Amino acid sequence: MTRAKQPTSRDVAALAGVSVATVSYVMNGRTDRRIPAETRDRVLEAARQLAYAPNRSARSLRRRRTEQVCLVVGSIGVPAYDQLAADVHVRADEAGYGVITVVVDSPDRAEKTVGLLHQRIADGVIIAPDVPYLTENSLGGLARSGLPMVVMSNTAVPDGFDVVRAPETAACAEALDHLVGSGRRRIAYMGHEHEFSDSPLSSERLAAYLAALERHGMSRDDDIIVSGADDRVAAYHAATALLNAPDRPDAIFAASGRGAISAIWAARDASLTVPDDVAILGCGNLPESLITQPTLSTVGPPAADDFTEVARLLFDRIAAGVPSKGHEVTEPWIYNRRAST
Amino acid sequence: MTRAKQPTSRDVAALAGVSVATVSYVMNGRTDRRIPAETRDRVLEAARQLAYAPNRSARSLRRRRTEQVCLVVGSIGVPAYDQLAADVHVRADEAGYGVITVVVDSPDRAEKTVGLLHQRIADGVIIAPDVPYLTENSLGGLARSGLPMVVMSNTAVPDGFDVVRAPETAACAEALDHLVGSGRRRIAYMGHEHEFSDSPLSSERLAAYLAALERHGMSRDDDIIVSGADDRVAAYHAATALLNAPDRPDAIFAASGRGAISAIWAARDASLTVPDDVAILGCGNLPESLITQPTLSTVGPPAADDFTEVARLLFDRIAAGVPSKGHEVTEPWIYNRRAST
DNA sequence: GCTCAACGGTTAAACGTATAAGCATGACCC
DNA sequence: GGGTCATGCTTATACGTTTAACCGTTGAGC
Repeated sequence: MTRAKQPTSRDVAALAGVSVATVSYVMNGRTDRRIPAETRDRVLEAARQLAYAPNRSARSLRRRRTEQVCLVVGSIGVPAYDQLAADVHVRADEAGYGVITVVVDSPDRAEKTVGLLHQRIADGVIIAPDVPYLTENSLGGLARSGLPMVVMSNTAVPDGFDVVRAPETAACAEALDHLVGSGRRRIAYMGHEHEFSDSPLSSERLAAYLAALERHGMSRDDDIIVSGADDRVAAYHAATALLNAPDRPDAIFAASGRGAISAIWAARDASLTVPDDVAILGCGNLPESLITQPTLSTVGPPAADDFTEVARLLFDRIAAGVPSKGHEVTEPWIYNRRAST
Repeated sequence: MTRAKQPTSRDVAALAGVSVATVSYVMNGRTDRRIPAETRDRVLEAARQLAYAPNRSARSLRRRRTEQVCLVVGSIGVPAYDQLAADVHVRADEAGYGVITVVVDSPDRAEKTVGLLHQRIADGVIIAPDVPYLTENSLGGLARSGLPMVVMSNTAVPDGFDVVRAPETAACAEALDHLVGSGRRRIAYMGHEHEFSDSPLSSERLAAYLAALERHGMSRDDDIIVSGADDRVAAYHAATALLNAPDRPDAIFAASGRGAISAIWAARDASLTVPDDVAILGCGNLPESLITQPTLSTVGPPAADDFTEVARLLFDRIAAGVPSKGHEVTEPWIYNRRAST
C-alpha cells in the first residue's frame, strides 16, 4: 500500500474545466487579475472536493522563498531559550512563517546546521544568545551568501549580519557592586558548561564577575567558581556543595538561567536563610522571581517584549529583501534588576 | 542591492566540465553509479569553490519528500512539551530530519496548522498530548491523505493514525486513593485552562479526580477546583488563594505541569509545612522532584526515554512508506510515581 | 466600419534537482 | 573484424507551482 497521490493543481484545473494558471490565480486570491465570481467559485469548489492544497516544495522552488525561518538555540527547556522560542513563534505565525528549530549542542551539530542553512532551508535565521560551537567562519560564510541573519550576542561577532546586543557587563557589574556594597565578601559563581570552552559567542557574565572581583580587591578563588550548572539538578548539587563547604560563600551569582532557583532550593534544604545567610543573584527574567518573597534578584537579559522585537527585525529584513549586511546594532534589552540582598 | 544568486548544480557542472547529472550523482555519493575518483574530485572541488549546496526546495519537489517532520505542541516552556520536543529533536537529527514546531493554542492556529500539513510541509507529524482545538474532523482528513501521524493522547481519537497512549487514569486513581488512604479529606484540583473547554484531546486527569471523589464518597466542591494554572505565576496565585481560604484543603492535586512547584512555593510563603499541613501531588516528570526533599510526588506521564520511542515510531513509518493506518496502540509511558504524602 | 481597450482566460517558460534511458568509447572474445 | 559488454558519462524529462506574455472576443467610441 503506497502513499496516496496528492491532488495537484492540474487535477483541480481539469475538474473545474480551466487551466492550471487560473487555478493558481484563484488559489492565491490575486486581485490584480480579474476573475469572475462564477469561475472562481467553480475552481474553489473543485479544490474543496479534491481537498487540494498547493504543494509547498513546488511553491518554494518557484517563488524562491520557503516562508520558513530557522531558530538556532543551544538547548530546549531552559527559560531564556524558551521565552525566545515562544516569542519567535508568535511573530512568525503573524507573518505567515513557519519556524524550524535546531538545537546546536555539539560541534558537528553546528556544522550540520550551517550546511542546512546553505541549502536555503529557511528565508532567515535567528541565532539565540550563547549558542556554543558556532564558529565565526561558518557564520561569515552564511552572511556572505546573503541570508538575513540576526544573532543575539554580547561578544564580538564577525561582520555581515545584524546583531542584537544586551550590554550585560554593565548590569552585572552594577549588581555585583551592590552585593559588595551591602557587605558580601565571598561571592561564588555558578556558570554554564560552555563558558569554560572557547565558544566565540560565550557569555560575558564570567568576565564581569572576574572584573568585579578585581575592582574590589577580592582574590579569585576557583573553588567557588563552578560550571556544569546548566540543568536544575546539577545546579542544585553544585549549590549544595558550595553551601556546605567549610568556607561558605555569603553570596552566589548564578549566571545560568535556572541556577538561581536551584540555589534557593539548596539553601532551604541546608537550613540557610536567603538573603540573610546567603544572597542569591540570578540572571534572566525568571518567572519565579515574581512569586518568591523578595529574596531573589535577577539581572538582564531581555524582557519578553524585546524578544519579539528581535523577530520583527528579522522579518523586516526578509520583507525588504535586504541581506542584513548592515551590521546594525540595536539595544532593545532592558535590565530586569530588582533590589539586591 | 538584491540578494546574491545562490550557485546551482549547473554552475558547478560548468566549472567542473561535466553535466548536471554527474554533479547530482557525485553530491549524493551514489555508489550504484561508478564514478572515477578523478571526476569526483573535480566536481567536489568545484562545489567547494562555489560554496554550492543543493537547493532544498528543488530536492524536496523532485524527491517528493521534505525531510522534515512537524511537531505540534500546545505551548512552549512547559516541561512536558519541552521534554518531548527535546527528544524529538534528538531522534530527528539522527534520522537526518529537521523539525518544524508549531504551537497550537487557539482554534484558528489549529486550522492553519492542518492547512499547512496538507501542503506537505513535512513527511510526518507528531502531535503532543493534550493539544487543544484540534478537531477529529481535520485530523481525520490528514490521516486519509496518507500522512504518517503519531498522536499522543489518552482519550478517544478517530481511526487512521497511530496513537500512543498513557493510561493515566489508573495512575491518577491510584495516587488519589493513596492520598485519601493517608487521611486527606479535602483535596483540591488545579488544572489547565483548556480542560474546561471541550477539546477532544483534553486531559483525563480531571475525570480521574472526579471519579476518585465519588469513589470515596466525597462531595465535589467547585471552590477548590480551579483552572488557569498553566503558567507558574497564575498557579502560584491560585494555590495561594486555596491555602488562605477559611476551609483550607489538606491536599492539592496539581494536574498542570509546573503547578505543583508553584504550589510548594505558595505553601512555603503561607508558612505551611509540606506534606504535614498540605500534601502536594504533581503530574509529569518534573526535574524538581529530584531535588526537593521528599515532599513532592508526581504521577505519569512518560519518562524521557519513552518520548524518543514515539519519535522512533514515526520515523519507522516514514521510512517504510506506510501511511500509519494501523491505528496501532502502543503503551510506552511509565509511571513516575513516588511515595505520596 | 475601424480602432482600441478591457475582459477572461490560456500557453509556455521558468525554478533547481533527480534519475531513467541513451549513447559513445574502448576492451575483449571468438 | 563484427559482436558483446562494461564503463563513464550525457540527454531529456518530470516534480508542481508561479507568472510573464500572449490571444481571441466583445463592446464602446468616433
